[in-house]
Amino acid sequence: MSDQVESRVERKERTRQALLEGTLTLAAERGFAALSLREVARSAGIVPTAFYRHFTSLDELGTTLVDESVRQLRVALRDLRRTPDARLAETVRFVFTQIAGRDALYGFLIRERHGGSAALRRAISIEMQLLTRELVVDLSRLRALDSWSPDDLELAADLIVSTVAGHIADYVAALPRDRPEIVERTVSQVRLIALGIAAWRSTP
Amino acid sequence: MSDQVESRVERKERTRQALLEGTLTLAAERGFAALSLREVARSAGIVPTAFYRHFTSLDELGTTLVDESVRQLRVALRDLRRTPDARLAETVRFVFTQIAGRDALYGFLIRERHGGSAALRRAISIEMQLLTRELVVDLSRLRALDSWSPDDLELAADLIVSTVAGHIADYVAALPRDRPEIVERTVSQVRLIALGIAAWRSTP
DNA sequence: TGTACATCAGTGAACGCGCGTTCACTGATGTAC
DNA sequence: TGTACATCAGTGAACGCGCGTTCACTGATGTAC
Repeated sequence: MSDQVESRVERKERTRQALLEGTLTLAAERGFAALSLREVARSAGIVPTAFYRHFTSLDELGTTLVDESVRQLRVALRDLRRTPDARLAETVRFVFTQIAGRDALYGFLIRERHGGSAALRRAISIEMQLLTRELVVDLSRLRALDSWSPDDLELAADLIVSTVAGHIADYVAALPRDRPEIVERTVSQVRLIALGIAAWRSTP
Repeated sequence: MSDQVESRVERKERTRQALLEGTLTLAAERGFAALSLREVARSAGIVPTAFYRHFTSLDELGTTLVDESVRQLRVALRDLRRTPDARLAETVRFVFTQIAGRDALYGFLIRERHGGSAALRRAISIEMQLLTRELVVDLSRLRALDSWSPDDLELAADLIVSTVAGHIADYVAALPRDRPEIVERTVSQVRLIALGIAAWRSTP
């Protein structure tokens, strides 16, 4: 029982994580906007007033969740990019494996993208633009797209990101047995888009 | 002043519409889940208890809004289908003109698609499946796709519907001056998908 | 190592407020004769 | 047309409840000497 000694800082961090986790669980059922500070505190096993030791408001907790989930995804994608010859299908499948263990976090992101407070919506929209821009860079490295204009690249990247994002929404809401089908459907659709990209040059 | 005489039925209908409109306006700011029965009643100029003369609960009002918005869109698309040679670009532009005057209604639909109560989510998801199925029928009439399997048709229809739906979300949230750009971007992306569809046959 | 003091995560009482829902009601509109 | 009665959308008081936030507090952990 070496962990019986726990510093004050460690305890505080544990409560903080309990607040974040509890919020994700509760928000999965009814949406973040419908939550109260009191029930979030209750879910973490603390009294309402102790909430203020960790966040100044529920909204601050919400933006923390957005930051954290996006940061995680971006780090994961950066790792993927180190594998230089990753094909599109692999990339898509990889994204879903990243999501698999973190349903609640990514579900939160998808839901609050349109449904949440103005502050949350803005935060998420900015992050998704950054993500698209990174994909633009990736696409521009492909030899086949050498001669594309930045606008065209951005168009294609945007389509891919929003297609994958849309299926993530279905994925986190689906039963485990339906999930592989969603992944394969996404792969097929991205492949369809890739074919369109290849054919794009021949039209004005 | 011929409308100074107004029947009891007409009055009731007017209040009902005020409740629906008020809910759309309020939900646009903070999401449907965050609304209270009392503020919705207030927005329609009635006392809270009079709300129950029109709906048994806020959730019932919500599903009414879903039904109504989807019904409108479907009627509009059916009209479009009567124009036999409509091209994809025209269809997409038409969908946006339908949405233009009804921001709040379609915004509600997009937001509650993932964010709302379980009942609302289910209602919207069913409607979107129906919409996709109608598009499958449309696509199957195209000579170029004659030999496609039902699964492939469904895949393509699903991709188109979710792409357009995603941009509707941006459209209703955008300032009027940014809207034409969103429409053209959607048209381009659907065109990209169409090119992919055309190329699909040549791959296994 | 022991003592005296500081820090601070979490407590619990209290507040005023808006909530959903009940209930008996009002009074204008509608209907039967 | 006039009268007597029925309907029913909207009213207003009342209820118990959970809310966010304030405040003074407790007591274990951490630090200085």
